[in-house]
Amino acid sequence: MKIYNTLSGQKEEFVSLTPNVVKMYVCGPTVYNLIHVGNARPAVIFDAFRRYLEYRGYSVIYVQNFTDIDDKIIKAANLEGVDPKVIGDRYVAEYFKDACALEIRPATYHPRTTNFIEQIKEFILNLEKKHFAYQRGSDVYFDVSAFPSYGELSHRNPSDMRSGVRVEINENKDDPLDFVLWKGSKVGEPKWESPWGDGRPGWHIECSSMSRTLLGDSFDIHAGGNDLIFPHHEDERAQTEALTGKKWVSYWMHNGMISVKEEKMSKSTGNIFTVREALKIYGKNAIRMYLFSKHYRSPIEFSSERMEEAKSAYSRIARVMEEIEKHVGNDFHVKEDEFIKAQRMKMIEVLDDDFNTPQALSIIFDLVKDVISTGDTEKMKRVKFLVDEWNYFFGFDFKPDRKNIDDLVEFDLKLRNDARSRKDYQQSDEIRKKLEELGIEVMDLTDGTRWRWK
RNA sequence: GGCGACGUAGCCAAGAGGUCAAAGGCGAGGGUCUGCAAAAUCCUUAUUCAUGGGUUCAAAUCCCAUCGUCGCCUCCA
Repeated sequence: MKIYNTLSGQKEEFVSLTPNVVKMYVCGPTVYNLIHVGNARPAVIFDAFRRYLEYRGYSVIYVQNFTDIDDKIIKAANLEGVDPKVIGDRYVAEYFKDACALEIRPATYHPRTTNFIEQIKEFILNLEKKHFAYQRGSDVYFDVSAFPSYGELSHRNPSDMRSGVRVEINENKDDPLDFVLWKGSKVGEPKWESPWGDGRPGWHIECSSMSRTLLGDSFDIHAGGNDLIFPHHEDERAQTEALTGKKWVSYWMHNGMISVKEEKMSKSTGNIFTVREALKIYGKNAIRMYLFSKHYRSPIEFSSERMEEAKSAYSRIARVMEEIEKHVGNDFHVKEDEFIKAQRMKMIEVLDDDFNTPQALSIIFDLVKDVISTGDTEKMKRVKFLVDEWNYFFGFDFKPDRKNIDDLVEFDLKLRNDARSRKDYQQSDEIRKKLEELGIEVMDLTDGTRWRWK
């Protein structure tokens, strides 16, 4: 299997640190409001990739964090006059609602920053001992100059960055590239006791500390949006490798951004489309199809045209799957013949190549193309078998949406009552009998007709 | 200004030296089917891969330049 590694800038053969086990850390959302479609991309893609790894025989330890202490959370809390924890708890819960609706599987661990304060403090303390950190007032900073390979991940040159650096507001730092590990508390902010005075963790330290606690000093894959490469991941890497002296992450995977009208979808620009809205309008299958239909590293445009297109593409597969089920049912055995092996090999070949989901989808479209019209039930079974097998990582739901069943029953009852008013009791009784067969009990009361499930 | 990515049919999108006169999806047009509609199905829709040079027996794929778009350099998935 090959994975594009941001660190080397090329595709590399994937070899896990421990045979058959993959340890993976994905940067999760800062919980101060509902997640948007841009946030959903890494969540869906890397969860699907993790499932693919499982499909390929790995057991995967998957960590996705929540940043539940940060300026925006504090701001939101102050605005509402509640404790930041209330905001964090609320939006963690909301996140799970969206993730679940998107068919994203929960991670093995979902650590939250505020539960790791002790580990974070210890981390910083050890950096200080090793002279990678210095204190200014109640703040503690990481000394970038002490870490020679700083800039390697984001392919930047520290001295270039210093010369092009924007006006630095913080006079405390020795070097504009240095970043904060621990922030001294200000009035009205949540704080924790520490050797440097009351304060809270800086942004980058949490991922280092939590991943180290849960996955160890070194692990296989670190993933997130490519807007995190610098400074977030660069800084995480610096502080972690400075502390342990070991190579931290083997493979860095970064997804491309989602844009709206040629501008990045971002909470700060405000051009966001929440997952909740998207779910309501297009449904989870269309969203997943949309995300899989372009390679995860490329930027992707979000628009109603794209979403409708994805929805149509999804429906094409779903319809065929439904049709096959009508022909051959659900309960059948398929012999693993050459056809199945060949198709499976094709699928593995493209997904093993840096998770090429667009190509993977084209294999399904090819399979689905004319199975029904040929009337070949053996072929239908094999196609369904394969698509179901691959659905382990695609996570589509091919079951038709039956939410409108109430309306459907009401409509049947209307037809029946039309028949009754014509005194066409043969017709009306036939409808009632059919509904009864389907488990629906019809009752003609003096004030109208009612129905209920038997 | 620095760094990086990208530019493939009406639209979306794979392909990364020969098997490419370039997958797949959406859309559009035509045929079959059909009481009508939908679905399904068949056919058509890039002699060409932003532009200009170069390397090579061979380039959409490698190199250089130009134009254009996006991202990062500040919080961001």
